[in-house]
Order: sequence, then structure tokens, then C-alpha cells
Amino acid sequence: MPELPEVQTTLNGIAPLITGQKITHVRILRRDLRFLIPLDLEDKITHARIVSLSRRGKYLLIHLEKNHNHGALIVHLGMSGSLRILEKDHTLPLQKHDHYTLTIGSQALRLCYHDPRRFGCLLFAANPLAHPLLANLGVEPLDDAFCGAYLVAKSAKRRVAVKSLLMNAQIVVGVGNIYASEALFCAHIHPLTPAGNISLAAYNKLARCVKKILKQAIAQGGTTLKDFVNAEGKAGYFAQELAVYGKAGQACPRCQSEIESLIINQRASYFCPRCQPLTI
DNA sequence: CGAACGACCTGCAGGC
DNA sequence: TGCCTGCAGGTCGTTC
Repeated sequence: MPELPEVQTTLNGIAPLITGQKITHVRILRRDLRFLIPLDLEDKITHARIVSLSRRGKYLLIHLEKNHNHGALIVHLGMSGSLRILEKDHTLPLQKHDHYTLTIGSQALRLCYHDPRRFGCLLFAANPLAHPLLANLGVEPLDDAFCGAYLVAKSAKRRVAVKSLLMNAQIVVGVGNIYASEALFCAHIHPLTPAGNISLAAYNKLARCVKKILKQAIAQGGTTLKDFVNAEGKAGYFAQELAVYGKAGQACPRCQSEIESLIINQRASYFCPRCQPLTI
């Protein structure tokens, strides 16, 4: 579910409410997420102060300080995860698939992690950017370093489908299955085009399209297809802006041709055969 | 090294 | 109604 815009939407929602406050209680109902939640996590973060929040790719980082020691919670939402705020007067019991809660401040609110498939993770690291999960990540798509020249350099002599390249987190982070299809449609590039065959001009356009699509999605609060909810438990609105994702058989919004789908790397891909001709 | 693919886990839609 | 299959926003590890 969550790609970069959904993670950013989550960050934007919770940061103003929890920054500067202390984690007063940690409750873990299930530790067996994608990685086991470390057994010493509660000890490490209880009574820590939340210094700030940041994002690296699809990882949400909650920076903490406790007894002059610094570190960060590394949160990943996997395919089906969400973090939401439970207000003090939220007396409903936790729901199925709520796996942990962090009580913030004087019981005023709790952060609650919900994840049916348990592909997400919760870890703690003194230096999160050096953690093995983060250390080898590629550039941020919204940074200036992500540009046509970068894509040309990274795709040299590579024949993978450009959609696979775009979804390779060692190249560029945050672009998942939805936004990869959308960006390629925006850039008029067929998803199966061998990555090494694409010109600088086309890659410049693709980089601009990735940024544009991601920024639009963030502005709309992310995409809700099934169950993504933001920190307030509300849906995102970018789904209504999607041009091709999930729309096989429907009319292309640009040329009215029928949108097609195919499987690339075991992931559904959507494109307009007329707007995105395959040029090998 | 790059590339393809199975694995992890649950829920849901669709076919019979 | 129930059973079965396939599919879902991610990404790591194994294999060729």
C-alpha cells in the first residue's frame, strides 16, 4: 500500500502532534512483523523524547533522545500498514491487526500501528541512516540528484524494463507499483522499454514526471485503494487522479485508447499502448 | 555483477 | 453458503 506519498502523508499528520513530547508507554501486542520487534525496544524508547521525524524512502524515522543518547525508531508500513493517532477520548478497544501503540505525553494520545499482513517493521537504531536496511538506498526522487543524467548513468548497459529500474530502491527510493505506472504514462514511456535504451531527453522527462506525480499525491494525502488511512484515520484522495493504474480496459484519459496491463517482475503494470509505444 | 523469482502474511473478490 | 484460486500498495534472500 504505502509508497512515498503515503509515508509522507503519515509523517505530516503525526509530526505536529508528537514532536517534542515523550514516549510514556510502549505496548506491543505482536512482535512478529517482517522482522521481530527487538525484545529490548521498550526499554530503549520508553521515556525518550521525540526530537523530530523524517523520512528516507518509505522508511519513517522517529528521532529520539534519552539520557543524552540519540537514536531513532525505524518504521516501515510494508504493504498494508498504517499509523494513526488515537485521541485520549478514543475508548474503543484496539482492533484486530493493531500490533503496537506508543503512548505520547501524559496519556493525551497514542500512536497505533495497524498492519494485517505484517510486512512492516519497527526497529531502533542509534544511527538509522547507517542501518543495513537504509545504508544502500538510492537517491530521493524529490532531490535534485534525481534527474535524467542520473538515470542515464544508472541504466548504462542494463536491459531491465524501465519500470523495474524505477522501482529499484537501490536506484531511487519511494516509487512503488502505483506511481511507477503513473510516472511512465506521464512521460510517454512504455514500461517494458529496456532501461539502457532510453535517451537523456526521455529520462529528463521521466524524472520530472516522477517528481510531479509524487508531489501531487502528497498534496492529495496519498492514494487510498483499499484501506490506506492517514494519521487521522482518513482516506487519501489521489486515487481519483490516477490515469492508468488499475484501469485496464478503460479509456486512456489522453487519447481514449484502451489501457492495457501486463505483468512485469510479478507486478501488475498499466499503460496506454498508443501514448506509450514500445521503442526498442 | 545483473536479473528473475519465491518467500513472508492476511483479506478479499470472483468462479464454481 | 462454502471452497478454491488469484491478487493486493514491499522488499529481502536465493538462484541462475
